[in-house]
Amino acid sequence: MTARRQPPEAKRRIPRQTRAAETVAAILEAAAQILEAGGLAAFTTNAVAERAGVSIGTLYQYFTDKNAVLLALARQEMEVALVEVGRALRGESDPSIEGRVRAMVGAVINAFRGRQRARKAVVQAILARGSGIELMAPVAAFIAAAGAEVGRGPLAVLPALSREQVFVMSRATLGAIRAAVLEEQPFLRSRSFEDEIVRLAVAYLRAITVDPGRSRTTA
Amino acid sequence: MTARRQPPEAKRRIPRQTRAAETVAAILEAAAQILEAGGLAAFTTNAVAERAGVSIGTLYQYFTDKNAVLLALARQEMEVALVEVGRALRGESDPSIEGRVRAMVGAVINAFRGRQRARKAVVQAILARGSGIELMAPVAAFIAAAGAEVGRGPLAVLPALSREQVFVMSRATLGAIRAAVLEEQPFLRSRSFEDEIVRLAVAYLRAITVDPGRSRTTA
Amino acid sequence: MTARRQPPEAKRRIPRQTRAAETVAAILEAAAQILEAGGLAAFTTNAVAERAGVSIGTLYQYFTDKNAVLLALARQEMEVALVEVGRALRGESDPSIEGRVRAMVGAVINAFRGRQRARKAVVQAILARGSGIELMAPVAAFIAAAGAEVGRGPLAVLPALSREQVFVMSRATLGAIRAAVLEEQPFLRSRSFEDEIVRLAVAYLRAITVDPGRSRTTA
Amino acid sequence: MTARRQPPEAKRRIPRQTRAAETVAAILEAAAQILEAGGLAAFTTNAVAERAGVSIGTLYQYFTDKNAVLLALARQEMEVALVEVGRALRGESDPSIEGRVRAMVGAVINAFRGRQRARKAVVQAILARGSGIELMAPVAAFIAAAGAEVGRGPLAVLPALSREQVFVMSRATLGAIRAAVLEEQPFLRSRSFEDEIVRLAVAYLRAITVDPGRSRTTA
DNA sequence: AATGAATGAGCCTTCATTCAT
DNA sequence: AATGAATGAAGGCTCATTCAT
Repeated sequence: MTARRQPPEAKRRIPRQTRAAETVAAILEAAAQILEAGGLAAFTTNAVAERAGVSIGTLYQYFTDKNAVLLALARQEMEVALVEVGRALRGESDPSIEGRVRAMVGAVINAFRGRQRARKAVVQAILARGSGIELMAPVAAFIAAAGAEVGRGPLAVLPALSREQVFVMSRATLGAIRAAVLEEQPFLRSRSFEDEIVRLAVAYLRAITVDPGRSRTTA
Repeated sequence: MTARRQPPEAKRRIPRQTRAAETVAAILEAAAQILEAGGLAAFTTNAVAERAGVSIGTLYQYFTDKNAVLLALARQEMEVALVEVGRALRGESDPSIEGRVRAMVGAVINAFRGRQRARKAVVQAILARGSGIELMAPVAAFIAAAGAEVGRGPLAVLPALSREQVFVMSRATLGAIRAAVLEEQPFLRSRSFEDEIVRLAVAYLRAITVDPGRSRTTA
Repeated sequence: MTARRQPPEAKRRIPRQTRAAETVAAILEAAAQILEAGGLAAFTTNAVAERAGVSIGTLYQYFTDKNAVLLALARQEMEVALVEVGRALRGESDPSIEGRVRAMVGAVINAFRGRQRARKAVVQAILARGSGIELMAPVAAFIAAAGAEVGRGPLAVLPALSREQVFVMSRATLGAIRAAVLEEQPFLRSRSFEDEIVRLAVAYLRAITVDPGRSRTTA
Repeated sequence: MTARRQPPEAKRRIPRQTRAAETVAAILEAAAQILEAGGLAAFTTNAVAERAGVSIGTLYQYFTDKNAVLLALARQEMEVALVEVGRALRGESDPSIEGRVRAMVGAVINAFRGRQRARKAVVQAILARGSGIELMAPVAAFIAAAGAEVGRGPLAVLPALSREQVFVMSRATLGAIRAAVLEEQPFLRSRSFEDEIVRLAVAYLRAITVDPGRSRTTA
């Protein structure tokens, strides 16, 4: 693996950014593949670099350390998912409350599409690293923003949610899905599972609507 | 050299004597302390043995490997928690549905009492190891058994829960609590947080009662 | 933790560059020196790496494990010896039967020239590992091939040897030499010892010539 | 592997009582079994003690160290073999030279009867430990004594053997047999293999008888 | 005499990371 | 920018041996 020949003048026009972006993409793709194939145990920087077809040195040119790769991968996948969730919240397909909730749940369940092993591994890693908080931050912000937005739209019937309520609502839902992923439950992608998740969310929202009071009793 | 032993069937010593029992206890206590103080990163067999005041060899006399220590610790704590949960389910303090749910939630929130860091570390470790399933098994069994029992008692109004419903119910609740632990949310032990968890659980149970919708169970 | 890698198929780096080749050579040289100086007991990967002036990590970059170093050393020395033995068999110096046998014996006795301790250690290690068979394979193949060749040349007076005869012939000779090495007999390099080995081999060959007695070969 | 105790208090407990003798026997038997079943790798003092049904402490009451157990086992088996060889040499069954040689070879081949794996392991261990010399001493002595005896009996036709000749004669023969054991050759117990060993020994003896001269040229 | 819990030196191996080329 | 050989701290684990009971 000698340094890439740089045809004297040829590739000059291609912005460095592009090549760099490709390299990063290759590394993340390799990371996902390795995670999918061998789980966290097989996820070593050397392995990722090799699979990506770059040298270990190059990998470190773009990522400060091993964990950064993981985080970047998680972020990338999350972004995709968040776009979907946003669309769902805005009721672009089914504007009813249940319709939106269902679309949202579906978006989350199908995140990391086709790579349950990798998803599991990333989840584990994020949790194990204790970086869950960092990663959750954008999600929380998103939810908050979305919540505000929702409050103005057709879902305005909902009272503003307290900090604890937003937390419970989101974490309970995600927690159930995450558990299904980690435990590799066969019904993960089944309709009945989705139904129950939706039922949970809707029931909780309704309960809050009926009696929002308690939520103000923040300790 | 040192060819690997052939059958890994070799069991570890089972403490029969007083001294041995004390040693095991010391090791688990040391493990909890180290986890509490330095998290998973500080959790090395050498560190645990040293803190426990025994030699590394002794540790391996009682635990097959590093992970076994973690599992033992998790199991020990879980047993305590399960006893509490059982008591709650049986409605020993407040027999109303909400009373039971609340007692149960409280038991879980207060598990590993006084050692949130250790608890977090154990949770992370169990998840990272993918042994979550194994450890969840007894919990699941417990919940199932409890569910059956509940169905015969004063809570008989509840229809039998489908596999997905039991799963969603337990994982959503535990998921929210777990997230609060991992994210070190300040409101973890607050009344308002407990209120919301309870609200979630009760709302879900009521929704199921209204429409069991089990037709899709085996979807 | 650190779960074991899944497939142990991972090969070690194959030295392609000059520096790498030098490193490997340095490691093998260090291995021989350590073996020569302290025997098998002193032969630890750490010691070898240190003596070779490389880090332990580098050693593992080229050898899967400790034993691989030993095997590589054995192979390297054997190759040299086999070349000599081949030359002897072809009667390049003295074409008479006795001349060839004598040259062959001499080649074996002088293998690992100047490093009897290292030779002893390698022999012990190979035996202890039970890898003797593997290493013997090429030797056996060599002997077989040589035997065939001999049968066509001026030694054609010899009848084809049975499996047992080839075995007894080679192992008895090597066994006596090996014993002298292991027991550190003072007469190992003496003329009289060589004489006796030759006498043994020639006497046996003559006896076979007189009475091939192969009827029992497949007994 | 501590330094050997000196005469004064002797080594370890010398079994004077029946129970002690039984214990020692049990330990040696356990050692043989473990060796037979799992080879050298499984041969740990703890394993031997457990199999023998005694505590590790008791084992050390009778043997200075691990190696002592191995040596004792080897000695025990050798004694049995030597008795047989002695009988053979005295021509108790077939007084002809070939008859005696054959009986002797048979005795060696059948040593450690029924436990080829254990035998192999012991051989490997003895070799690896470099204790071969110690163990060979009694054999050498035996051979010398036997040689002298033979010289006076009906085998008196044989000239006195030189040091090298005795060595080559014994080691070549034993070497071939040992190789067959270590390589687990299927023909180990076959008649044709025995035939060839005998042929080798007899041919060598005859050659010496014809021209003993060279043997005096000891370097 | 026996027991067996305890010891701990030291081994092998991994892998994230660096840096000279 | 890329390369990849080299690094070495760190860690898991074994097992011969001791000694208080």
